[in-house]
Amino acid sequence: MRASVTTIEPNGHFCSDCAVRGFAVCSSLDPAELREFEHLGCRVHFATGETVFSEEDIATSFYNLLEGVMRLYKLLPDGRRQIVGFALPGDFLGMNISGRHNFSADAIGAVTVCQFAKAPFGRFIEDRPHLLRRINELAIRELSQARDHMVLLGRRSADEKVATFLLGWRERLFSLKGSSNMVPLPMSRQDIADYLGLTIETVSRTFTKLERHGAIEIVHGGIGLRDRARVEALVAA
Amino acid sequence: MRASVTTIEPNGHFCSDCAVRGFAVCSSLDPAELREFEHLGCRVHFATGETVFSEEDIATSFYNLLEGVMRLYKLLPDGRRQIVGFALPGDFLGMNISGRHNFSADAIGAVTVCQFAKAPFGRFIEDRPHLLRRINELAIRELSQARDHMVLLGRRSADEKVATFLLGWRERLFSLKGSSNMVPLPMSRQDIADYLGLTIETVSRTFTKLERHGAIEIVHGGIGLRDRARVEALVAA
DNA sequence: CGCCAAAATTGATCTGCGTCAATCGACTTT
DNA sequence: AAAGTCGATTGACGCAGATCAATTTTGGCG
Repeated sequence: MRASVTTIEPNGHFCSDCAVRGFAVCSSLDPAELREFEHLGCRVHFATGETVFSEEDIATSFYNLLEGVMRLYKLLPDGRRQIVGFALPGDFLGMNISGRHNFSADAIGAVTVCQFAKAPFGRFIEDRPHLLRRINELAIRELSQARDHMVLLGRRSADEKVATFLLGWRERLFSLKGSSNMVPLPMSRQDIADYLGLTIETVSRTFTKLERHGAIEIVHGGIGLRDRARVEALVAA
Repeated sequence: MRASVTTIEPNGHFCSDCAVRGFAVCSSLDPAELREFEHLGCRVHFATGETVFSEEDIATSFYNLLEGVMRLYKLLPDGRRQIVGFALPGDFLGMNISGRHNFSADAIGAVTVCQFAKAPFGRFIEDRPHLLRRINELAIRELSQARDHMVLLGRRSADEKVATFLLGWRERLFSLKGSSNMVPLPMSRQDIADYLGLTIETVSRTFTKLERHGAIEIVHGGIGLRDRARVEALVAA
């Protein structure tokens, strides 16, 4: 195992050359504001599998994901898990109204976040409505995604779920790394199952089936799209 | 059939004695603002089953539900329907980022909304960050509910779904009309099924089963809770 | 390289819920 | 009150996906 545990970088970074500068919350800030903003956040690293925050924890911070992928999930008392989303660089986490997080967040692979203490961040927003508007925009976009996912969970078959997930994930990665027929899947089969409301066995079998039909190719760490039309047909259905 | 179709009231109402004044978006406005706000909205009535707006429609208005219940839903191309929520008085509808609604909304029973044209409403918000903050708060609350619902759809059994729905719906009505062991269900069994990701038959059978076990009593237009502990046990499970 | 643990795949079987179909009951209309 | 309509309930049966149980593959490490 790598020796790395959660580490907090001793400062010394600049928002202006941040990788997510263009599309994260902070995209709404002008250069002057950015310089002030810089002092509010602090880069924190998390190793594979570490939990960034847990459901029901008092929410003391907001997080701007800079690098890596996170799984966002809720647990039922008996251990059943529903993954409510995967976070990618640029995603903003920690909004809530109850003062507590309403889901947990783990690192899938190594992760870097820009962490903001709640109070100073709140004060910074106070007189910057454009930042608030940006946050609102992100919340509304997430809400729309959440509703799409409800349709998937409630009304789609296993085949459709897996196909929809593959193309949706590809689409999200597209805006970050550009398009490709290779869809990297950093999360485990169990994660995919818990995202789609299926079991790990069904996910595995569905991938195998799609591969047998020539629609995809299962490669290490991801999926190759061989016949996108066929996968898209499942999504449209 | 009642002769009523969509009717637009010829003005003449006051925000100050609006039924949802205390808890809707407008709760963040002071009396002076309210008087200005009054001119932006316009009461519109919808009869049972009428569609207030449709998914993919250009969103030209926001809506503040004043009276009645609405179903909010998405359709798959082949007609499968997922109800993503029910709206009650005080709920604010129409937020979006794409410029289009991302779900459809029908009246369940007679409905009155306070309708705001997008542009003037947007201008009104512009220099009133507290209103924006209120809208953000509502969006975040909805997001949290959406995530809870994902858990239900993806990971719960039919019994748990129905029990969770009953108590959740009761809880929502509680803040409007106070608590009672009678839970009115203005929506059809089909609506409930489409909300829970089940079929109408399974919903019906589950109600019957709960009634046989003495947990509930099926009455016309609703459900009576006879053994709440038993229903709560299903939710906790 | 070989050993071990964890993840993924595959197979066999089971079951919860869907599907199909009939009946019932509550309203509306005449 | 009879007839027709629509929603809800009930029953019989089937199947998609869960469960249980082995393997197989992969990755880390001495």
